Amino acid sequence: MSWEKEIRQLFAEGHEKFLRNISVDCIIFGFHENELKVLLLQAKYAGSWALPGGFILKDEHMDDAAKRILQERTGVDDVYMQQFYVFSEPDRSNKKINKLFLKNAGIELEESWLFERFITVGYSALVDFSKVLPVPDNISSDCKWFNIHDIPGMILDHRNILDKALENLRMQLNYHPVGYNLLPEKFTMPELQKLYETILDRKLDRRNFQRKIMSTGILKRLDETKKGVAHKAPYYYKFDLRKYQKALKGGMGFEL
Amino acid sequence: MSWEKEIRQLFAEGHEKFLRNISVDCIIFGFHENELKVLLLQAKYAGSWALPGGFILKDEHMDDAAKRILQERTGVDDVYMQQFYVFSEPDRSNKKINKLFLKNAGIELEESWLFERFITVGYSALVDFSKVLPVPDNISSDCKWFNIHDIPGMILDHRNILDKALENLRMQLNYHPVGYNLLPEKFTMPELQKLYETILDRKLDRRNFQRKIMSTGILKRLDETKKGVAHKAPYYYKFDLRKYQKALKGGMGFEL
DNA sequence: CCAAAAGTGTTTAAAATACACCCATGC
DNA sequence: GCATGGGTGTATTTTAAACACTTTTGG
Repeated sequence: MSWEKEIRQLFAEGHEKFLRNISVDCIIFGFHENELKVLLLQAKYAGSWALPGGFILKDEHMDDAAKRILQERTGVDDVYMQQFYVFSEPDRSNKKINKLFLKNAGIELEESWLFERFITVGYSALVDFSKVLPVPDNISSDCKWFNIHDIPGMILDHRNILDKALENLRMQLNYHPVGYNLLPEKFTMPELQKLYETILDRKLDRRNFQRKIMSTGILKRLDETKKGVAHKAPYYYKFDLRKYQKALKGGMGFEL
Repeated sequence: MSWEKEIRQLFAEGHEKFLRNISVDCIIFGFHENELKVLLLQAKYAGSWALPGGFILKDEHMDDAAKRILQERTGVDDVYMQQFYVFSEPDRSNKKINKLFLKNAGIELEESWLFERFITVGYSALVDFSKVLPVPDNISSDCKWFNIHDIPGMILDHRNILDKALENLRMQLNYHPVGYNLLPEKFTMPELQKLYETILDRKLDRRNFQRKIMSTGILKRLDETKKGVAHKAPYYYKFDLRKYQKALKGGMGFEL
């Protein structure tokens, strides 16, 4: 199907396929070169950026919708993802942006379910940066990572949603283990610490960090050390997946 | 307007007034005679019980919808209320219940937006039991308090929603002060402790509790003591509203 | 004056924090 | 061999938990 036809169908008949007035937006966090990143889409014609989002199929669990969106934008599957807040300002509507979009796309439509107000549920995900191949959706011209400290202008309240996701991530850090989806399979303790420091945006004590993390039991140290590195070679670690999953559910209650 | 006419209008034309596919359910907690209570509605004709819920006006913030519902069911205004989770099972639909309801009400309708699937946002509220006058809505036959340990059969996934609200309340207890909306203006320390014990469902040490609470600074002790009581008379306390509000926002991070 | 509940304080254990020392490696 | 980053251990402080004693009041 041609792009124009797809878009026309989405705008004209999407409400037969999706739930109305409700959407899902994903904050996809990644970690690369010691920096926390977020995956954003550039709205076609408009130029400003947006969170990867989408709609819920009439017979689909909202969690599955979020996972589907993540999968479509990144190719990544089966990661830790959770809703963190619902955004419901009465003026949350893409009417203007979508009308401009249709005009530029050469599509004429007077009415569309997409001109209505939407309530959106924010989902946050942590993904392995190296496994992601960013793919724009069909209303976007680009899809790429942004450093968390260098976020471009965003549509609607998306900046607000992003900030809330980050705040939530920092809170969660005390109760849930983090890293399994953000780091490669093998990693060193300094790398894990950098991740925590990046998310929390402050320095942590190297020795206390190691003790705290190891006391949770979610890590296993390998006999292998990192090669070809200046100074003393750090050990590699990997997550003990059983205990990691257990800690994800039950919480592990530690503070940093 | 007659009841039948109101109902017919809600079912036939409600979608012009409210957002579709999305609803709000309120878990209204109260505290009375040392027991934690929840306010429930009895679905007309069906007999089983339901959380007070409703829909979001097309131009209304979701938080305001929740407050409006609370106000309508209890007469209570201006209390602490917050969303805690979104429930989105694909089979969340009142189709059967609503069809039966219409049939019993003697109203004929083949189609209605209320037969569709709904995603619902759970809101929890803490209210002053003594100020509440429970009022059923127009699809319910009764509205009353239930002890948290004695919950009747509930429709759909409402029991699940209630459980999640309770879990959430217990979690929040460590970060947010509780009691301002649940207790009368003046109260004694043992009363406040009972409230905490009831919510957490376990005993707390009297002395450590007092120290911990007082260290947060959200309470002010009055010179007055409780009169006409056997044994030593306890002091009255009241909340320092400024510090209470501050702690509500900033969190106060204490464990019990 | 005694039982029962409330106020205040101390003692002990655990946990968070700060800090010191040694080890390995590339330059 | 020395600067740098990494591994391991210990002292200190802070906080939580357990426990004891005194005070007040009604019967």
